[in-house]
Amino acid sequence: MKRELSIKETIQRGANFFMPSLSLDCVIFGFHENELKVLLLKMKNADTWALPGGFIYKEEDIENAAIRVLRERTGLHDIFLRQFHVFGQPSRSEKKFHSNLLRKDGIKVSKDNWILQRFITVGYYALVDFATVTPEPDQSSVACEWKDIYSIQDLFMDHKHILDTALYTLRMQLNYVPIGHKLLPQKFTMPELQKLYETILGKKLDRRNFQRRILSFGFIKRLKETRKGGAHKAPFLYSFDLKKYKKALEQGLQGGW
Amino acid sequence: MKRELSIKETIQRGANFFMPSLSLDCVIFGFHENELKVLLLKMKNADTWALPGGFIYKEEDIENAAIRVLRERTGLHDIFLRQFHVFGQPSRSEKKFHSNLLRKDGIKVSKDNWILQRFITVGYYALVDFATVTPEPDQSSVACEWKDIYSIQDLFMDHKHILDTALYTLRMQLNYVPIGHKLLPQKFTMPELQKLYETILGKKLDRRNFQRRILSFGFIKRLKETRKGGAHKAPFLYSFDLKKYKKALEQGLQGGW
DNA sequence: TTTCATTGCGTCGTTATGACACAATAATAC
DNA sequence: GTATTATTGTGTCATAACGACGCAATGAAA
Repeated sequence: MKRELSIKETIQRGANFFMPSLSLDCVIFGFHENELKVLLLKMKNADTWALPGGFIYKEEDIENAAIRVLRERTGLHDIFLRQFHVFGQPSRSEKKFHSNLLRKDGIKVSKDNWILQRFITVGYYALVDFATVTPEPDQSSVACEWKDIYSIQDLFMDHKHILDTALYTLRMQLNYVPIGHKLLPQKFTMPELQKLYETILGKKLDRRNFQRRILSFGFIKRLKETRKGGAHKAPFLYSFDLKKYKKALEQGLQGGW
Repeated sequence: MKRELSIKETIQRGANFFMPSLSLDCVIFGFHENELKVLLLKMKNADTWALPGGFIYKEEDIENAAIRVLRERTGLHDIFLRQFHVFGQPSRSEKKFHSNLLRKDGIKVSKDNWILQRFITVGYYALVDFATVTPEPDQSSVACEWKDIYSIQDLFMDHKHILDTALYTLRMQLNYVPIGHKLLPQKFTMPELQKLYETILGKKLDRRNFQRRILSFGFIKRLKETRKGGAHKAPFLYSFDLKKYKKALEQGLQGGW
């Protein structure tokens, strides 16, 4: 396992060990307090937030590079992730952007430095259990925080577009991807699961019909415990029957939402 | 518009105007005689077939590069295409492959030539009207032909894997993508449309229930003509109401298949 | 002990779905 | 020119799924 490189090292010698013109960005989804959240980095010397990203070593599988970035930002080793799109418009790489940021950081970059090339970026989205994540900024950022999906206005470069595309993809793949198991803790309540679906879909669902339908799939089992402490009636806890869940997702859950 | 380059030019000077380490491959779907087909190239000096592909100019949008490749292979200018995956395993670029092929073609390549780098390839799938396509081989191939999806065993490098991924993606996006309008001629019969769905899904559907459901969406209108010439009762012709079709696809067609 | 929002469990009418029957039709065989 | 045959157009029927809603049970707070 390689240690994280300093910015200076990356700028000066990156061309030697990174793939040229290629980067990746991660949209890391989490679910907390009934909100769908994304892990963002606050950039040094700029009033902008950005998606966690990185470069790919010359002999590294892109997927592994994504796993590496995910590990560095969240501390997690076993993460569900899916590549969802490549962003390849020439206009997305504005040289001014980077050289200005780096100058503010006291780093001089020559005009032909590899970091100022045109970059293609591969987008990955990840589904993680909010509670187990320890957000960790990288070398070029001063903070790493969860942000509510619906509160995000602008991001660095084309990252807002990347985020929107990730969300669109997630919606389209809803019936093929283990959102419930990956975004919720082991034990969860029915209202929590429903809220998760509602925030991803961006619309309200009927409480009773949702429960009937989700249970009819047969991969969710009710436990004998309830979640006490809420302000009202204690809801039952549920958990996934992972074998059945996986099998159902392979075919795709039947029906729309 | 740039003319197609010769192989020699590409090898010798490609590094000057192409993005390094980046290529694209196209899975071009067509529908003919009740079979879902893909456009393949038979490679020079090798008993293999490959997907049409190409490189990306340094200032070119990847999407445009895909459009360019599609135009060169099919003669079509207005094509529906979707980027579906990036293939980035280091093992997919085997140097032997290319240098052997090129040697057989009488072209010598030095060990550090850019064409022997590791390559990442962006996969696009396209939906085209079979009847309007004029298959055209490229510089490195001797033939360009339609092949039945279900008859394809092996392909060049990892192209079979790319093809399988495209097909999987198409299935998953079935309710969001205008397969009918793009793969069929303007006027088509109900059995033709049904066969299209059946071959993509890889399973049989009930004739009468299919018709009821597809018509209930409301974006297919029956014409007053029938398709004569078949061995039996002449079926009605239908065509799409494109406005309604587009609108329905934006939401995703409701229900599964 | 009462209040109140939430949860668990149901009902009811409508719509969608899967399985199937039967008549109409166009080319072909006789 | 008539019969044959495979295919298409239309409809039925029982069942399952779906959307909208009612109401009692619960647990914390008033």
